[in-house]
Order: sequence, then structure tokens, then C-alpha cells
Amino acid sequence: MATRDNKRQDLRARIIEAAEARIAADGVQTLRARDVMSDVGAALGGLYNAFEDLDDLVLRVNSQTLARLKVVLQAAIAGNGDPRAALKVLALAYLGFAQDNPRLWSALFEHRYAPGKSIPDWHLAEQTELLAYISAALRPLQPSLTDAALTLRARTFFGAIHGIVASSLAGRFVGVSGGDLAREIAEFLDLLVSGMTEREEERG
Amino acid sequence: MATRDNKRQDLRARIIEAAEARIAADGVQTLRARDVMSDVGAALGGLYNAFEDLDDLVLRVNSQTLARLKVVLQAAIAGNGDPRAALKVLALAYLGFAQDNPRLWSALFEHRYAPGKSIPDWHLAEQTELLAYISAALRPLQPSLTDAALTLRARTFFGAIHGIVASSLAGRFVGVSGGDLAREIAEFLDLLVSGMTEREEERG
DNA sequence: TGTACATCAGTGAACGCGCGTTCACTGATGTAC
DNA sequence: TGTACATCAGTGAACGCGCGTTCACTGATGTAC
Repeated sequence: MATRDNKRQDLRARIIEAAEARIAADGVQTLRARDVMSDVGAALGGLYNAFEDLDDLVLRVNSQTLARLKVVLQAAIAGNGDPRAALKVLALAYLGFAQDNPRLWSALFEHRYAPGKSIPDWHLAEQTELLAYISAALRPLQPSLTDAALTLRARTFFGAIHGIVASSLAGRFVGVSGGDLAREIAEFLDLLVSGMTEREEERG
Repeated sequence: MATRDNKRQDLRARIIEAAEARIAADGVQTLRARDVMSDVGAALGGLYNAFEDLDDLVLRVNSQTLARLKVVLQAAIAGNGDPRAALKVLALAYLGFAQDNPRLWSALFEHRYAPGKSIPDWHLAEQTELLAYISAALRPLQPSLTDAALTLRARTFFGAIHGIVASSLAGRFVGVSGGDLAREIAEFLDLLVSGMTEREEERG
């Protein structure tokens, strides 16, 4: 019988679920072990049977958020055959995800792990995996780039789009609606893509 | 005699200076009232004669950092007559400032004010002022944009460049030197600018 | 210039609160025979 | 199937620590006359 182990896994899942709901509602900054365990209906100390510590729990929620984001990005590029549009589709899907899940999405970036503790490799790998989507969308547009340059360029693109989305969701874009923002990002990417094709034509 | 007031202003200045040094060395996250006042050689409670609270002190440091950034940006565009290069010059100056003052620069964005307390208008105005430099650099490149669209576009550009710089300084750009990054940003802007001129030519 | 009083910057010990984590205990689940 | 013992998840009160802020007190500076 794996009853004991089943219960353990079940509790873990319920704790993650409760933490996710808390973060989605109030943000990762104010997440408290007490609240999560009280939501779950279990004792405070039980958290430390199921997880190493609170950071570990947040990490699991973030991992789940990345997985959800991955699904959204995959769906976005799945039905799309035009390589010139792939980057834009990714960027707008990213914006949409951030708008739909602002606090979970923020938690990916704003959570501070305890000093000295670094993000585990498996979680960094999850992040890198998503960057590969950008590389793939970029490659047909900039075929002359080496693999290393392409990877760097993908990081640059991610930084840029993320920066635009983060600035807007941080409330710096006063009086700009979600639709305005999507148009602005689309336009921004058109500028980049037309710059890229011009470059490649000069080269070719 | 303004002796009393002189001393007050002097203490304020010394506290700001000490706080700035602490933030520059260790980051705003770990700034402690006790450390600052002990650096200054004054009693802990004295902080609350000179400032409203610790947030207020951080705000003053941030304000000073913005002023320094402003000087750097002004210097960068001052000797430059080519409007096509102005954006790039600004972006590279921004990167340089962030690289030279990583923790003071981070403090501008990562400091969390107490819940319910919002950033005062005069500080928001300081930020807006810097965005005007971007608008000015952008206008000759996109003359057909309305003022509102130009302002939005300036925010978009800032978000993008800031995002790239922030990602890189957060250590996500593994194995990328400062020089590589500057080249990458320069290239990124070339793409944008050539996209813009192409657009405006189509239009003209 | 001198005296008496008022003001307020400066002091630092103590307060207060939040909250992650621990730990001795219990009781349910698992194992051996 | 039943009994005795072992294990370990679950409990929640208590610990521990950090640290911003307060406050009663002092002494220097300022004001009135």
C-alpha cells in the first residue's frame, strides 16, 4: 500500500494549490506560511514535512506557472505557419499571459530567495526551455546569425518584451488600455522585424 | 542665526550620503536604519527627526540617483548632432549608468514602499522628465506620430531597453561581457531605427 | 551683555510586531511474526 | 487474522530573530526682556 505516500503527495498538491491561489490573489510578497496552511486545513508545522521551506514552496508554484506559460506559448505558435509573424505571436501571447495572471507572473521575477540560496538548476532549465521558443522564431528572420549570437539575441528580445510588459503592468503606462498595449507591442515588433529583413536583404 | 537649521540640513545630507553608500555596496534590500545612523555617528532615533521614515530616506537617495542619471543622459546627447544616433546614444548611456551603479540603479525599481503609501508626485515627475529625452530622440525618427503616440512609444522604448539591461544585470546573460552587451543593444537599436525609417519612407 | 525661559535636535533603550521555523508529543499507518 | 512494535506524518504552541519606530529624557541653541 502506498497510502502513506499518497496522502503525502495529496497534501503537497493541496498546499501548492493554496499557495498559488494566495499568490494569484495577493502577490508573492505577502505570502505567509500560516495563511497557506490554514487554507489547506492543516497545521502550520506540516508545511515542513511536505517542503523544505517556504522558498521551496514558492519555487514549486513558480515552476507550475512556467509550465502554464509554456502551454500558452505553444498554443500560440502551433497554428501559425508564417515565420515573420511568429515573434509577434509569442510576444502577444506573453502579454496576454501576464495580463491574465499578473501576480503569478510577477512572482516569477520578484520573489527573493533567501540570501546564499540560489535557484536550482532544474528551474533555470525550465526558463531556458522557454527562451528556445524565441530562438526558433528568430532563426528564419536572422539566418546569418551563429547559434551563440542567436541565443544572445533571443535573450535580448525576451528582455525587451518582458521590460515593456513589466513596465505597463507596474502601472507606469497611465491611461493605456490592454488593447492599446497589444497594438503598441505589435507595432514595436513590426519595426524590429522590418529592420531585420532589411538587414538580411542587404546581406543576401 | 540659522545654525540650528544648518545643522539639521547637514545631518540630513550626511544621512543620505551614508544611505547611498550602503545601498551602493549592499543593495537597498538589506538597508537598515541602525547601520546608516551608526555610519553617520548619530543615534538611531535621529533618523526620524531628519526624515519621515526609512522609505522617505530611500526616496531621497533614489531622487539623487535619478538626478545623476539625468546628468549622464544629458552629457550623452549633448555632443551628438545625428538624430538617427540619439536613441542609441541614450540607450548605451543608460546601460553604462546601470553597469557603473548597479545597486543604486536597481534601488530605483526594486524598493518596495510600505503598502498603502504611494510614490509622491514630485518623484514621479522626475521619472517623467527623463522619458522626455526619449521622446525627443524619437520624434525626428517618427515624425508622423501624434504627441500621445510618441509618449507611449517613448515608454515602450524605455521598457524595452530597461528590460534588456535589467535581464543582463540580473545575471541571466551568462557569459556575456559588458562590451558584448553594448554591441547587442546597439545592434538591437539599429534594427529598430532601420525599421522606423523604412516605415516613414513608405509613408512619405 | 546677562539672565530666565522656551524650543527642539539628539539620544538610545525599549517596544511591538511579524512571521519563518522548530520540536516534543500523538496517533494513524505500516511491518514482522 | 491478530498482536506487538516501529515509523513517521501531523500538530500547534513556543522560540527566535530582525528591525522599524517610539518616547521620555538631556542638553544645546534660540528668544524675550
